Amino acid sequence: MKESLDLESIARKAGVSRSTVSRVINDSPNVSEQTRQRVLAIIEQENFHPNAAARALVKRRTDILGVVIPTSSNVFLSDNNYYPLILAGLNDAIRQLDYAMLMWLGEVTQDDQHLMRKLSNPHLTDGLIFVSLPSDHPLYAKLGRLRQPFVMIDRPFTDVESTNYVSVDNVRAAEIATEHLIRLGRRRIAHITGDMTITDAYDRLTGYKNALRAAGLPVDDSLIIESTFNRETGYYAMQRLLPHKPDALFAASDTVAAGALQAVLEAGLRVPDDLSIVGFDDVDVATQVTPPLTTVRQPIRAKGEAAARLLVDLVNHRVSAPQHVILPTELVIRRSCGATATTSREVMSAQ
Amino acid sequence: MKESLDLESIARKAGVSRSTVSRVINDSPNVSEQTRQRVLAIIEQENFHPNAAARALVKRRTDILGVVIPTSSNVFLSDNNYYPLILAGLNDAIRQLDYAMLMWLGEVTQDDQHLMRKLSNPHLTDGLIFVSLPSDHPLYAKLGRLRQPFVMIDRPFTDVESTNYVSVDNVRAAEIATEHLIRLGRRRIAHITGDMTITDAYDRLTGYKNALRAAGLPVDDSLIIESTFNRETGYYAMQRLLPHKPDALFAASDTVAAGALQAVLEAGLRVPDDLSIVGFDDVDVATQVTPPLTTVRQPIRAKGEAAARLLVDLVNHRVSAPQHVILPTELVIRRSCGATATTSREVMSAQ
DNA sequence: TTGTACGCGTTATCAC
DNA sequence: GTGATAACGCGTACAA
Repeated sequence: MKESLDLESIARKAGVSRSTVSRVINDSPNVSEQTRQRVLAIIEQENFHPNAAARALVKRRTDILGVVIPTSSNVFLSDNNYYPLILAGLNDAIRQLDYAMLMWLGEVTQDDQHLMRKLSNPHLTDGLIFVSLPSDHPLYAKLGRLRQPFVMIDRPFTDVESTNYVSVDNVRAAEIATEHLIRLGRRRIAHITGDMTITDAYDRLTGYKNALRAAGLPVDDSLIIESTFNRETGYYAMQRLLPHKPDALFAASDTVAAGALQAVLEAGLRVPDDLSIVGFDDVDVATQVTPPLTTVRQPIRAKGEAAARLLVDLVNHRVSAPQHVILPTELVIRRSCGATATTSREVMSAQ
Repeated sequence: MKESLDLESIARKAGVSRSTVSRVINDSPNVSEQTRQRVLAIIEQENFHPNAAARALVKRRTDILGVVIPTSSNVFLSDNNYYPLILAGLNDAIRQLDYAMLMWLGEVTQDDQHLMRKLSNPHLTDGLIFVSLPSDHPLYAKLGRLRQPFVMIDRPFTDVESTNYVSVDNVRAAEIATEHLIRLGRRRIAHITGDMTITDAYDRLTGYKNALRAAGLPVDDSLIIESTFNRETGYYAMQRLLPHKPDALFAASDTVAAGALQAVLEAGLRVPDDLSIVGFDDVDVATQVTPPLTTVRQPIRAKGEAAARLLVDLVNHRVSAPQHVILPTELVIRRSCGATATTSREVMSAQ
């Protein structure tokens, strides 16, 4: 590990001034081609890297975006590839826009003041992206004091209008999923929710109720069970649901649906004959279970990409806050709902 | 977004000098309790954050560790939670050690000089962690010129002795898995490898062959198929294997095993009656398939944690390179191999 | 215990 | 086209 070089030493070796080297590095047009080549050669030969800190100090930019995924490890690590997909989308866009990505994963407790300060340090990142920030999260209260622009993935609980966010129309998507079950003749449609501190879960429940009411069906509380977006809770939720004889299930996510499906099959019932199932997300698990799940596909990766692009636009004042981006969803018909293949696809696009 | 504050302005408001504020921030003991409290109050009130760039410039440290996962999105996103688990381990340790984590995800092509330079910029991160860096990766050649300490997760292909890495003893673990199948009376044991540009795959193949030879069994090339650590290729590999009538399979990962299992069942064979299966990793999918997989459990999350700790020790010169950390593995017996439950567990620990 | 002064490596604003 | 020079905000001797 040789001692690190600086512009000055490169300049000396190239027989020019520090400023010229700086110009070369920053692709300034005001450098003769000959000088440029000479300087570039030395930079390569010496394996020189400009000091990011010094640059950030004067430019007042780090070219780093912070990504906060405050989800408990359980959810992040479950058989659900929702978060990896979000991450991939964020990563692709961030890289393409020539930024770097600083990641803050896992739960942050109120007491962890140290981490909280670090995370919100406006000199470390140019902007922040929050993925599924629950309403009861300690960071939620701090949002107002944040000294840097931020974008949320998923609709926020409060200050909806004034906050930048990227999401899908969960209410409408859930309506469509539920309407689909109703149209198949189902009358006792159950719903297993996701984590209700996340708006996605809240909105899907709303959509489910809307659809029932619109069809003149009763909203039966014994057919609604709260869960937490994972397979295991989906399994147990369904076990509690079965005594109430549902003939269909709309699950808040595919993972939940997969758990529920297992419970149904273990109870000796047939899917879709005795009970139809519709999930949400269209992640891997949807096609890995038998029968494969009819589900609401949402563009997960695109949500990440859109959030990153929006944040960069905000950072560079190309757009002004607040901005709301709503991406389209699509009902994908597979075997778990019992619809014929000819109905193969119902498309919805919101916004 | 108010204009940002600096030490000076805080100092003025507190009626002290800039250095005193700096001392308070850095927990220097040479500050009277009274002054400290007054300064802290103002910092809180003004929502002041020290400028990370200025600090990094003078301390010559960013307190940021870089994590490079050059895996193609396919593998990162598959139903395999190997990478999320590694990530969680890294994240936990890095956070606990009070560093931040800069993530570089996905493939980096040779031509992407810009990204390559950024990634290896020693002023952006204090050290680097490479997760499963394939031998044919463009970064591999650059490792020697790197101006910052780095740790690899998984044994490197070359310069093994001089490189810092964290891994398990894949050779021995694969031997144990294969020996287990031999002990169960299997004689035509097939192997589906992982991506052979990753040493894990290479070493597991070696261990498989070792065990066969030690038992006096032939190494039959028609029973060995190369794959890429995912479900789909496992499925197709098994389809090609079946005509050769194997009576057992040792798969390089649980995901591969899950794909192979599906192919076996679809061919009308029974597992473990007609064919025993042993996987590797012990990730979620191992217990989600039927029958659940006998597999070599490796401490994935702990690998991440160990790598982060090692890197921090290297950065702070608490240990000197090269360092090799080998974590223990364990054969977990489930139903896919046909062993009785009483054999329930064979433990191995390497190093 | 507190304050002063210098340097960290870069970009930007001038001159030439 | 090129070179000098003043910030940028902080840590840290050193002095008081």
